[in-house]
Amino acid sequence: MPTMTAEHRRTEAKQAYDAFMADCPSRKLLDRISDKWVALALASLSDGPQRYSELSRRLAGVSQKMLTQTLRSLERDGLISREVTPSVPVRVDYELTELGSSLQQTMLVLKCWAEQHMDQVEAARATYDAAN
Amino acid sequence: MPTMTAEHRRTEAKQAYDAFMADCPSRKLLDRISDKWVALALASLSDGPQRYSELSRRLAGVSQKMLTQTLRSLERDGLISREVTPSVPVRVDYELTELGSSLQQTMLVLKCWAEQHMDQVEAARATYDAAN
DNA sequence: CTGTATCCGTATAGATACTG
DNA sequence: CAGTATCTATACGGATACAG
Repeated sequence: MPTMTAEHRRTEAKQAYDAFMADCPSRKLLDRISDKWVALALASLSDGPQRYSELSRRLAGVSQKMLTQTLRSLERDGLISREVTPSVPVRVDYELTELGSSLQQTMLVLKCWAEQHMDQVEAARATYDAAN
Repeated sequence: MPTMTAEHRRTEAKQAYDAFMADCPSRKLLDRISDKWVALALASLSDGPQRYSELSRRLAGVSQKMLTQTLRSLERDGLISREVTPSVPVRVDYELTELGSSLQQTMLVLKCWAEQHMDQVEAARATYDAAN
């Protein structure tokens, strides 16, 4: 006899977390991943493993502080892996984990949405600003 | 003869905007939509038109200021429409536009990702924190 | 090269009070 | 009901300097 019925499993899988709730952990997670630098870092890493300096170049305008902070956060959450090669000078490579890959796909869509709908948004803004 | 060749159209559609660039408008747009309250507001409105008070209840913990600010921003960007019914008391309904609908789908995936992978992320954090 | 540490101005978010 | 206005705290992000 199973320790958990099919109904139990369904219930757990269906509503274990709800980001609409203020104190649900997934609310904080949503806040974390809803981030410009997270979106761009994951988008960049979707092209394969990259070094710190490569990321720094591709994410134009990112400060060392924000890049490191973002990468640490992603590493801690298990979305990317960090591999240090103790050469001189040291070399560090970042790579998407399987978990990170699953998020990256959505984030890439988000980045592309912004790029593809920029015109429509700007038109909407012009209309709104003209009326108000 | 068309004023624009197929190749021209492809090129324009492909790289008119690039969020990796620091001063590209789409970078700012990405920053705007990468927001907890935007994700939750769009997710809520995916169930159909809703009043201000309904949104306020569903997005548990949101302050009046943040809710109004978020809704204004979404309205200005053409993602939602705002309809005022001048009754007493006044009634205001918000609804996704077609443009908003296209973004909502992605944002809903983001919210669901957070809810569905919370366990894996927490496990990763525990592992990371234990090692560091 | 890949960070860490610190300072500092600004933007942001929350709380509160008030209004049509 | 659906906001606006104001105040305040603090978190965020950028710049700079330094280190392994």
